[in-house]
Formats: sequence, structure tokens, C-alpha cells
Amino acid sequence: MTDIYRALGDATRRTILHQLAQGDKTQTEIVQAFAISQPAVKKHLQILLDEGLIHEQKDGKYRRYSLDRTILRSAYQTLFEDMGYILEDQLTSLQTYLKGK
Amino acid sequence: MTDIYRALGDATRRTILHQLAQGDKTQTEIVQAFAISQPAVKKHLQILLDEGLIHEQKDGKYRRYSLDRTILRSAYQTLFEDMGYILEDQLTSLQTYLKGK
DNA sequence: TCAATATATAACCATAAGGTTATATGAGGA
DNA sequence: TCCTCATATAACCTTATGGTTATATATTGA
Repeated sequence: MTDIYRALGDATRRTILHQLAQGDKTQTEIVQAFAISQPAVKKHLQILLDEGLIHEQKDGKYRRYSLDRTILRSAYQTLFEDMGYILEDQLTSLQTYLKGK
Repeated sequence: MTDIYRALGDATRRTILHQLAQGDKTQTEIVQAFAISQPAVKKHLQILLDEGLIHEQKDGKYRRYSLDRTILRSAYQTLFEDMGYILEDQLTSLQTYLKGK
């Protein structure tokens, strides 16, 4: 299963996901948005790939990355369920809200 | 600020939080719930303390742990905001729902 | 074909996480 | 006082993370 805590545990990765939410991007485009090296960005992308949150597609000499919104949604659900499990009664209304979605 | 991803990133810590949600517990009680050593549990408790999610209270030879529900709620909020930021439009309805809480 | 650009990979470094065992300290009860 | 139980701490191990630099490979355009 997707380890959403691992995937979201780093601010760079959260920003990458945000960027991809606005549209697919090549690795170069992603690298340019950060002050870290290309291999460092690649490692973040690899973790997001490992966790299934993004996809990689070869496009000539480029690699194009895209969000897997289905996985993201279910990861999101996991967060809710975990928090609901932790806080129990406190979140009943929220749980109910989500179940209805 | 609370690093909620760090705090929730481990299943043992999530279970500890769940236990504390049912009521305060001593370290011994928490240790007994897991198959790992007392120092290992203590390290998890320390991380939860570092992140401000729980409190520790001396009680004779015992240490009693309790949830900080206020911090937990705001951490929860952070999770939502981060996910909302990532997914944007997709979660508008949920964001709106939470803002109203 | 050759050079430039995009990406991948290897080797390295420092720190953190999650665990262990062994041992020290502290508090309470008999 | 002394033993016992609860907790703390130290030292150690392994693996993961997040970064680096250097270099290899692949693709494309001139």
C-alpha cells in the first residue's frame, strides 16, 4: 500500500505534487523550481513513483510526470481514516461526511 | 511547528495516539501493548512529546501520558490544508466544509 | 557526425529513525 | 533498609533520507 506519510513527509515532495496538480511537467521543469540538484529532485520523484502517487512517461529525451489522482484520493482517505481512528468520537461528523462522498 | 508527518509517520505512534484517545495511560501500560522494548516505546513517546501531540506527567514512580487534543486538531487541519493545496479544485468542497467548523 | 541538452547512476556524506541490550536511577512497599 | 518495579540513559546496529559531485547514457538538432 501507498505510504502516504512517507510521500508527504517532505516539503519538496508536497510542492512537486502541487505543481503536478496544475498540469504535467517534465523533470527539467520540476528541477528548475527548486534550489537543489537534479539528482536530488530525481530521488524525490522516485519516492513519489514508488508510492504510486505519480506516473512517469518517456517523451523523447524528456520524462513527463503526472499525478495519479485516484491514488492521491485514496491516500487522502487513508489520512482521514487514520485520524478518525485516533480521535474517535471527535471526528464522527467528518467521517460521516466522507463516507457520503 | 508540529511536524505532523513525522509524528504520524510510524504505525506504533499512531496506535499510541489511539490508545491515549481512549484515556490517559502510564508508560508501562503503553509498553505492554507492543512487542518492542521499553526504550523503543520511550523513543516513540519522546517524538510525540517533541511534536507536542502528547503530554507527560509525573505520578509517583509512573509517567502518565495524555493527548493534547488542541494540537492534534490543528495538526489535522494542517493535513487538510496541505492536501487541499496539492489537489486544489478537487477538494474545494471539503475545504469549505472544514473552514466552517 | 557532433555537440548540447535531458536524464540516470554511482559514490559519497551527514543525520534521523527504529530497534536492540545493558545498566543506572528513582520511588514505594514490606 | 532493601528489594522490586518504573523509568531513563548510554552505546550500539541497520536502514532510510536528503543532499552532494562526478560521470555515464540517450536523444535531438545543426
